[in-house]
Formats: sequence, structure tokens, C-alpha cells
Amino acid sequence: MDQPYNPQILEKAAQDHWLANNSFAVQQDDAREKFYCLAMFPYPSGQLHMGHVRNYTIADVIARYQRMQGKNVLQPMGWDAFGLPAENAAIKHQVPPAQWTAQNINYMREQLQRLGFAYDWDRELATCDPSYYRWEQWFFTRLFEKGLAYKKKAEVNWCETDQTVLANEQVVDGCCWRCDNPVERREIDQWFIKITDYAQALLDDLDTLDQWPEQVRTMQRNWIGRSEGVDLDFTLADGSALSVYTTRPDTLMGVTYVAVALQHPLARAAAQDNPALAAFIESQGNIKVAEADMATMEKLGMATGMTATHPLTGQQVPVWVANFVLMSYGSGAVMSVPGHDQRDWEFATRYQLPIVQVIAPAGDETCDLNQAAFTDKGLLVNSGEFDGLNFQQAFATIADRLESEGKGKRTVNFRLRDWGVSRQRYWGAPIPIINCNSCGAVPVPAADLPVVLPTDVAFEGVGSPLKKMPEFFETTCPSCNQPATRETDTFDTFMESSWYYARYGCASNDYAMLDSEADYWTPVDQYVGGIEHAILHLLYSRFFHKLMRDEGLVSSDEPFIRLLTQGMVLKDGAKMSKSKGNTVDPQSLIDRYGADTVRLFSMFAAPPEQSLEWSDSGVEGANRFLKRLWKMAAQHVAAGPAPTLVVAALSDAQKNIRRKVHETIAKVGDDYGRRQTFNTAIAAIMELCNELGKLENDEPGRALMDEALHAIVLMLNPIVPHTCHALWVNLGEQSEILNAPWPTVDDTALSRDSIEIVVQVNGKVRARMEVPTAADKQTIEALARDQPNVSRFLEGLSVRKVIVVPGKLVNIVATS
RNA sequence: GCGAGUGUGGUGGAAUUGGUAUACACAUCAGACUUAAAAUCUGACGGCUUAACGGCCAUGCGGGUUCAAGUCCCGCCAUUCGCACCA
Repeated sequence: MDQPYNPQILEKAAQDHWLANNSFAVQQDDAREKFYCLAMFPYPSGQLHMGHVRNYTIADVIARYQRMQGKNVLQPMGWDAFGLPAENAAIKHQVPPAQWTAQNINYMREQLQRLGFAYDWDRELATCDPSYYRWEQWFFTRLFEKGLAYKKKAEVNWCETDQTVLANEQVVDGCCWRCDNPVERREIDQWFIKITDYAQALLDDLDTLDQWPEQVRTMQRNWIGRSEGVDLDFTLADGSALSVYTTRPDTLMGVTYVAVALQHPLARAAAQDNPALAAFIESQGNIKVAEADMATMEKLGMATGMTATHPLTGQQVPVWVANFVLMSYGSGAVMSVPGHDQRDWEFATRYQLPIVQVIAPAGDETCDLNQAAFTDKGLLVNSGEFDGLNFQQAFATIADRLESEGKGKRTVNFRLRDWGVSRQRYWGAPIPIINCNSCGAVPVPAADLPVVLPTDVAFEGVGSPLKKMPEFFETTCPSCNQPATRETDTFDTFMESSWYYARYGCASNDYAMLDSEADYWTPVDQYVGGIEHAILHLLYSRFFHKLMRDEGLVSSDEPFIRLLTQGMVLKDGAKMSKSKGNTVDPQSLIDRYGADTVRLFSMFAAPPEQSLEWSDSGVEGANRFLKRLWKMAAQHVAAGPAPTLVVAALSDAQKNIRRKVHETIAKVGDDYGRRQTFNTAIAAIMELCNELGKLENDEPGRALMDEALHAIVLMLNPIVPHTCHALWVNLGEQSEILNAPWPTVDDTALSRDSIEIVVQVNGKVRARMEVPTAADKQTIEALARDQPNVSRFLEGLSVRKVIVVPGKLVNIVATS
């Protein structure tokens, strides 16, 4: 056995072996349980960072562990290859995005291979490849035909810097999520997908995802934002209806005015012959989202001069335009109850509108409408026939009344809005639509797909080059054969990442988007990725999965059964990032210590869901452990073949160590499989190694050492596979460790003759004692009282009670 | 403001179902080996106290439940993340 530990040589040898044997390629195999393990694929930015290393190591450990459980394990890898940075790089370095992306993929693929991840590279895919996005284009045309994709003129978030539209989810604090510049509002034609049709299903099925972090489910629930209320109509002077949505119909009798959004048709109509109102709307509409710190923005408004009739009382209430009413939620108009809504209260106070109390506290809450609105639920007052009703009763009674009189309707509202998928960018999948003057928007026929994105382009830096390429956009209408124009917008890149996990199941199928093998592998059994995707990517993927299910492409309801969201990698307390200049280059660490050391450290330093504080000396510690293990194995091997283990020949000390071996096997299996706390698994193995250092070197001791080393190498294999690959051979094994089964626990090794029991007096530890395992409570109690330090503390006290927890402790309760 | 999480030695963290708080590692210090250093090995390592055995205190703060609380309950404080005028 080579000495010393030389990771550069042994890692290369293991990787060459896996490559030569195509060790990680898998096929459908109905004889075995399948396990699909997936880490979120990377954007090919240029090189791996520590976050990637952590993400992919976690997934690889799970995949290799499941393989040792005898499962048919798929772990693929690919590239989220469309996106903005490629265009930015193209402008900066004068390289076409396709070329820049391909170079990065080649470099990063090599880095991943040097980390020894067990990927089935036969299934590798890149989303910028026409063989991939053609199916996305095809699927979009299917959605179009089903009415699930549509075009509408919409006010969108426009980023002037990136010259593109952003989804609501991509606007962070009023700024672009990528470049952090303020977002403006613009109206242009956009393609949307009806995610709102699936809002209820997306909400309901969250309850089935019991192996997802609760936090992620809560965030999605809030994002979908279901509320139950009533749509009801106020009547305008001309007899038309002004519809408002409320979740508090119990406060209906407290309405003192109605407010509409700046963009509401009524506001626009009123502004036509009211220059002051027009000016107000103009001034508020031009406020950029970033400048208007939405949460603290002053509530401003102006009366329209119109009044509306209250649906129940027949009273006339004024109609105001208010800057805080959202056009995009409900009907863009609200009934204002300043007594019981804080926003309405602030607005009414500012403009001296009447404030009426219609809800009285049911308990001892304070209610002073001079100070603030009373927003809790309570009992109705000043509400005529409804007085005395509680919230539920009032909701039901008033909703019934409105419905029977045709003035309202119970309604469920969602915060979730349809997904805008158009982007005015070049480096994305072309939207497969042809715009014809006579036929309108016509989907590209399946036979004409894919619409290939031209890769030979000149980049000037502003807007999309596609708009300047008549050879791309000039075409004929598939329907009427007249000259027509191709759509030059491309898809949001979240489209590609919403279904890639399924495509891995049949990555090279040129005849279908998904096939029966894709259905065999899906859903993903274990998904691993960053918490930053808790809403966007994970919600879109869930939505896409249901769309694909309804198209007959997959048979499951959800894409990801179990989800692990790993924490960030920090250095000096801050997230590692180029802008902060606190990055650590994985490559230099691999060069210096080997991939296994980097893998071991990133799994040992913190539990996977928590943030990981980077520590250079911690990396050295991980390397030190591997060197020690290597040395221990080398010494064992150098002493010649190990004798056969005869359990009866072991000394008591050796039996204790053997028990530790088997306890550790049980614990580590539980940590990998159920708990997914890889740090504690490693700690347990380190503990065992420390114990083994004390092992006597006699014949039974050497036999035990052989058993223990085999177990340790098997247990560490998912985390440091190269080192274990080499150690396994050195321990004299013929077969390769990759396919070795997980070690089994010998239950007889776990049994013990005696056990340490803690003795407490009044809850404080006063002694520890060894008692026979079989001892009954009386015996244990008697032994406990005999402990010198215990009898000392019991002196002068009378024992009231003795609690015996078998195998753990005795607590003697005594008072004077 | 609403929702979720976190708070344990000098540091990262462990304690899984209410039952031995501080496992494992890092750092530090001491010793061995060495001409010396590095590497390696051995040992010490929460605070106060004691010659020693031992004792007292300590898991952000204040209460509570319990024979027993890092863990459960109530009220605060700090911090991180998400959402944020959603009627």
C-alpha cells in the first residue's frame, strides 16, 4: 500500500476507472427500486464556486448512499445555459454568447469531473441546445392551443439597463434582481401562461409535500395568497356598477367612501374633464417603484366628484382615486371602512372623511378610533339588523343578502398572477409564434420546429439583435401563406429550468418531449438546491409538472418528493461573492488537498440546511483526518493478512470497541438516510477512529481492526469516494466499493453486560455507576443509594420519591 | 407590519422522543521527537472555587410547568431570511 496519502494520484486513478467503465450510466430497471437524485443545475458562469461544491457534494453523498442501499440511482447533470450574463460577456469580450457559454460548459464540466461526482454524463443537456428547447417551443404551442398561453398588452416591469421585461418575482425592492437598478413601468405586448388556473391545485398539493422544509411551503402558500371574500357592486350615477372586493363584508355598514386605483377606467374617465385629477394621476403614475418605498409611501388621493350608491343602505358615498389601491388585485377598487382598516383610516384622517364604528371588540381589546382603526374581528354595532352578529355570522348573512339581491357574489381571490414569459432578450429560446396581419398570432407548426436561435450575431449592446435580422423574422403565415413576422421575443429562462428534471429521463429522445422512461424516473426522489429558489423556480416547476401531467406526459402530480435546501457559504460572516471579494477558489483547494478533502470539509463544517462558515484551518483538519485514516489502514495492511474474527476471543475492551463499530454503522446510516445530517455522521466516524487507536494489536484485535476498517471505508465512501475506492482495494477486496452494499449492523455486537447509570439527587448529578444491564429497579435504586457521594447528599434528608429511567439514570427526590 | 428561523465555550458545531450540556473538529497552550523548524504524536482546554475529593454557576433575558428543561409553555431582547398597501 502506497505511503503517504497521495490524493492527486489516487483521485485520478478512481476517476479514470469510473470513466472507463461508464460507472454511473443507468437504464430503466424494473427489478430494482429507482432513486432519482438531483441537484439544481448550474448556470455556466465560467467556474464553479463554493456554493456549487457544497450543493453537488450533498447530492452526490445522497446518491452514492442510495446506491449502496441497492437502488437504481440516477444522478444527471446539465446546464441552465440561457441568460443575461452571456449577453453581457458578449458585449464586453466580443464573443458570441453561444461560444462563451460552450467554453464555460467545457471548463466547468471538467471541474465537476475532478470533484468525482457520480453523474450519468450520457444524459447531459444544455438548455441552449435546439434539441432541448424545441420541445419547450412545442409544449408552448400546445398550451396556446389549449388557451393556457395568451398574449395581452400589459404594464410590465421594465429594466432600462438590461433592456428587458422582468417578472414580478424578479423585482426585488423595486429594483432589478440582477443589476439592482430601479425598475420602470411600461405597456407592451406580452405572452402569459395561466398559472392562476392552477393556483388552487398548487396550494392544495403543498399539503402532500411533507418531505419539503416547512419554511418553503409557507413561502409558497403566502405567494399564492388565497383569500375568501365577496365581490360586491356599488352603483354609479349612470346606473353602471362599480365592483369592489372585500374579505370583510361584516364591515360593509361602515363604508364611508370608495377608492379606485390610478389606472382604473373610472379614474381615467373622471380625469378627462378634471385637469387637477389628471395631473394627480400623472404625478403618482410616474413615481418609479424604487423611489416609492411601497410600504411607507404616503397615502395620497383625490376625489373624483362622483358618488356611488351603497348596495344595502342606498346611501351616497364619494368615489376617490387613491395611490395605494392596486389595479392588479381584485377589481382595482375597494370599499373603504376607515373605522376598521388602517390604510382607510390614515386616508380618511388625512382628507377628513367620516369614520364610523361598526365593529365592537368581542374581548378586552382596546378600540379608540381617534388613534387608529380597530382591525380585529368582533361584534357588529351601528349596523341595523346585523347588530350583534360575530364575524362568521355577519359574513354569511351579508353575503347571502348580497347574493340574493344580485348585488354581490362570494369570491376566492389569489395574490398569484399569471406568469409573463416574454423577454426582449437575444440569448433565450425563441417564442414559436408568427404574427400575421390577418390571422393574428399563429403558433409555429410542430413540423417546423425548432425555431432555431441564430448564433452568428453581431452584438451592439442595446436591445435584441433578432429585431435587426430580417432573415430571422421575415416569414410567411402558416395559416394563410401571406408574409408575416416572427416573434422576436424569447422565453424567460425559468421556462427551461421548469422541466429539465423530466427531460433527463430521456435526454436524447428526438421524437418526443418526454417518454415512458422519463415517466419511470420522475418524480425526483431527492432534490437539492439553494433556498433562494424557494418561490420562483420551485413554484414554476410544480406548475409545469401539472401542465405536463395534463398533457399526458408524466403520471405524477408533483415533481420533487423530498427537498433539501442547503445554506449559503459564508466567509467572515458574509456570503461569498465576487463583489465582496471574499471568494475561495475551489480549484486551488482541489489542487492542493484533493477533491476528497474539499468534499469532507464542506460536509463536516455545518449541517446542510445551515449556512457554512468557511475556515481554511478547517480544511486542513479534514485533510489531516484523511491522512490519519490512510496511515491507520496502511499499518494494518503492512502487518499482513488479518486473522478471522472470533467474537468469543475478544477481550472486554475489544468487545466495547466492536459495539462502537456497530453502533456507528446504525447511527451513520440514520444520519445519511433519514436525518441528512452529514456533519454528525462524520463526527461519529471520527469518534470511532479515535477509539480504534486504542485497540490492542493482538490476534483478535487485528481481526477486529479489519472489520472496523471495512465498515469505516464503506461508511465514508459516499463522502470521500476516491480515497475509499483506493482503500477498499488495499484492504484486499476484489469487487469495487462503488457497488458494495451498505454494512449491516450485527445486533449481537450491540448487547452489553453492564451499563453506566447516572445518579441524581434532586435533579443534580452526584455519581455515575456501572450496573448490570439486567438489573431491576430495586437493585439499581439500592446501588444508587450506596454511592458515597449520594449518601453524603442524602444525609439528614428523607427520600420522597425515586425515579428510575432504565438504562439512563436514577433521580432520588429528598427533602428535609 | 405579517410569516418563518436562529441564539450553546475563544471559533464551527453536538445533544434525534423532556433524562449525563459542551460530542466531533478548529484555534490556543504544554510536552515528546528534531541541531532547528515544519510535519507527526501525547496531553490540557466553559467560568468561579478547592491542597485534593469535591462544590457553585452557566445553553440571549425574565417568568412558568416538571422528580428532571438547551429541549415544553408565557413574555421580552437580539439577529437572519422571506413577504410587504393584496382590501
